[in-house]
Amino acid sequence: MGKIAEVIINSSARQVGRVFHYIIPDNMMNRIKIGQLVSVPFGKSNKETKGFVMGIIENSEFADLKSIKNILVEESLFKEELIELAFSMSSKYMCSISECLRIMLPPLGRLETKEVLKDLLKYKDPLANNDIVRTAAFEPNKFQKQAIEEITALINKGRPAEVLIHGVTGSGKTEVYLQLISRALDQGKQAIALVPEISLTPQMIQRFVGRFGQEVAILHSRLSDGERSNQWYKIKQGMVKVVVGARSAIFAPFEKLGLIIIDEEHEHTYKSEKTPKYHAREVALKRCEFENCVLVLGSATPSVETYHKALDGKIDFIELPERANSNKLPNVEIVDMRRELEAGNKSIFSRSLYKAIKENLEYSNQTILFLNKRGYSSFILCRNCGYVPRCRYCNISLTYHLHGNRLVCHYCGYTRANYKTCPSCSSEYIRHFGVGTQKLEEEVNKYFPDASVLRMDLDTTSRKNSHEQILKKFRDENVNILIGTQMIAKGHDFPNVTLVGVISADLMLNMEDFRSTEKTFQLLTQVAGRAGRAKKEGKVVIQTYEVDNFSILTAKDHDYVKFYNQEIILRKELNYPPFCDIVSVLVTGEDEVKVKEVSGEVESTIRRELNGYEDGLLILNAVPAPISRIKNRFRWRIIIKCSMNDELREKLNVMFQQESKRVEKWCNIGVDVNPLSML
DNA sequence: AGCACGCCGACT
DNA sequence: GTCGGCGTGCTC
Repeated sequence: MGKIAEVIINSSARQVGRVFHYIIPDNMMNRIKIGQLVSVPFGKSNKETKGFVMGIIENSEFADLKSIKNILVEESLFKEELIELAFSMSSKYMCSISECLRIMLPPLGRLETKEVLKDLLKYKDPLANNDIVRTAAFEPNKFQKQAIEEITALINKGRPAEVLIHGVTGSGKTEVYLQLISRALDQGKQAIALVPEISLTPQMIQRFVGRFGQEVAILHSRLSDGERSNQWYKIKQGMVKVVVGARSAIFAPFEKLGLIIIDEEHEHTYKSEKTPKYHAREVALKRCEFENCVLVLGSATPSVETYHKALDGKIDFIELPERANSNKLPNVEIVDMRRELEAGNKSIFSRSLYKAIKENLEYSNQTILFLNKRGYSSFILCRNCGYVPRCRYCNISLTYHLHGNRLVCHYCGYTRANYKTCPSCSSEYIRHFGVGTQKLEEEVNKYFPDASVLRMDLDTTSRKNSHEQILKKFRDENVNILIGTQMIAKGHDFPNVTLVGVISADLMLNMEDFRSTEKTFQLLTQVAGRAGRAKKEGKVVIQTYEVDNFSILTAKDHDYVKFYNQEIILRKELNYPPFCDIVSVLVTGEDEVKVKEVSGEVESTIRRELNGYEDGLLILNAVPAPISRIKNRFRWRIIIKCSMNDELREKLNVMFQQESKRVEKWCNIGVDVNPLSML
């Protein structure tokens, strides 16, 4: 009796997202390995299909088994811990196993054709033309030293562990990471460091490469497929020991992983927007469990969820309360914009900010102006009839862009010429309102005609490396003013910046999301951290209409703990995470009537299936999503608040599978477990 | 996702 | 009679 292989078919269809049994032919018996890519006959027509070998067993309860046709890649692509991780993700995020397996790999084609090996021999190394300057470790201060010793002890123990490092801006977290990685390498283990994509700057890369040289692989979103495959293979072969990368680097195929670091752990970029909608922090924790390694989370403004766990004693907690360079935190001033209007100041600069910029220009110090809104203005409005132009495919207002005098939808990219007269009432009094970065640039030029100005937002950074070029120019040429959206908020060190102006804190506060206060606090703290990084003292001016909001007040005092203590009360009262899990069920389709009808049916099914299930379960009515239409598809949503466990997860998985199948002709059902954005 | 099976309307 | 519409259900 020949042995039998458990195979996962390479298809995203939920229906086939389970193990299928195949006979291992005699001639393959001693070649078959767990984690291999094979081809198998599948379905009525025995179509040759790719599949992953997940296990090898003696017997099967199924009759009439078919045989494996071919081994496509001889080498195992997954070690067992990663297979285990894929299964757990598939269940947690309610998606197919093959989708979870595939995000762990570079494109399959290149692996099959062994392109990777050829590339390796050429050593197409993206770091090759960097002049590597090796740097030695710094002498840590007493807090850094304590953190390093404590966590090293955990690494040496070789048991799963999770640690939060809450370190104020400039407390030297990166140095702690670097020394911890060194310790892990000393133990013969490997390490993964995740950073938000936006912080994956040349400076950041230099620090890692400077310390670990050729032993580092860098994974970022701008790698080509070939480069990605190449890096993956180098990691797999043990040619590198450290990976620095964005979200998906969490799947780096190391043999003996000892340490995972997640810098800026509160960042929302760690949550994938695409299926599988995983959160790298949660996946990292699971991976640590399976591989007995240590997870280190670092942030100056930890997510409410993580800090709550730390206070509860569920994870280890280390504080770095001092700035490593002993610079003072900047002085923050809040300006009430209502008073400005009362005083007859209709410009977008408060008197205070204007004065501060003027002074900064006199002393040749640099200024950063932060505005979390790109484009020229927020929206267009007819003053005569109140008409607001909206996207014809998404139900959101169009944004005016100075370039080309066009209206642009920031969700789908739809663009059209600006209106000369109101399409509704033909009035000529159709004007733009609100301020975006483009308009801000214009105002800066008007009020400070002698200042040199740079703007950095999605519209000025679309070309490769434009990011770095703008920042380099700002630093090296001592440009007076940098205008930007949230992409300027983090990771950059500008010794000559002494003033940060937040043009409007209200934009962030008024998002339709229970996390908007948290996001506001984090962003304000981050931008404030850009002021006074070196010897010079910094100043921050925050303009707002909501001067009493606690996230603004606590950001002014750099007081995370005070912010947390107020926020956690609200979360508890309103039963939001970390006190519950949220499952967002999104029904989308082109036929509005059908979408509404189906979402009602799905809601009924959920209520019926979960009837009498547990206390604390709350199923909200199906309603149109805050953005009720995107790319011509209508969107309705059902929110389930619950306390997730294996039984409930299984029940929901089965239910969504059946419902998706039932309605697939008219609608798509998308599930997001613990979404970060409720739009 | 595919693909086959199967049960009703309009055609040489 | 039978060609082909797409609802339903299965894939080791």
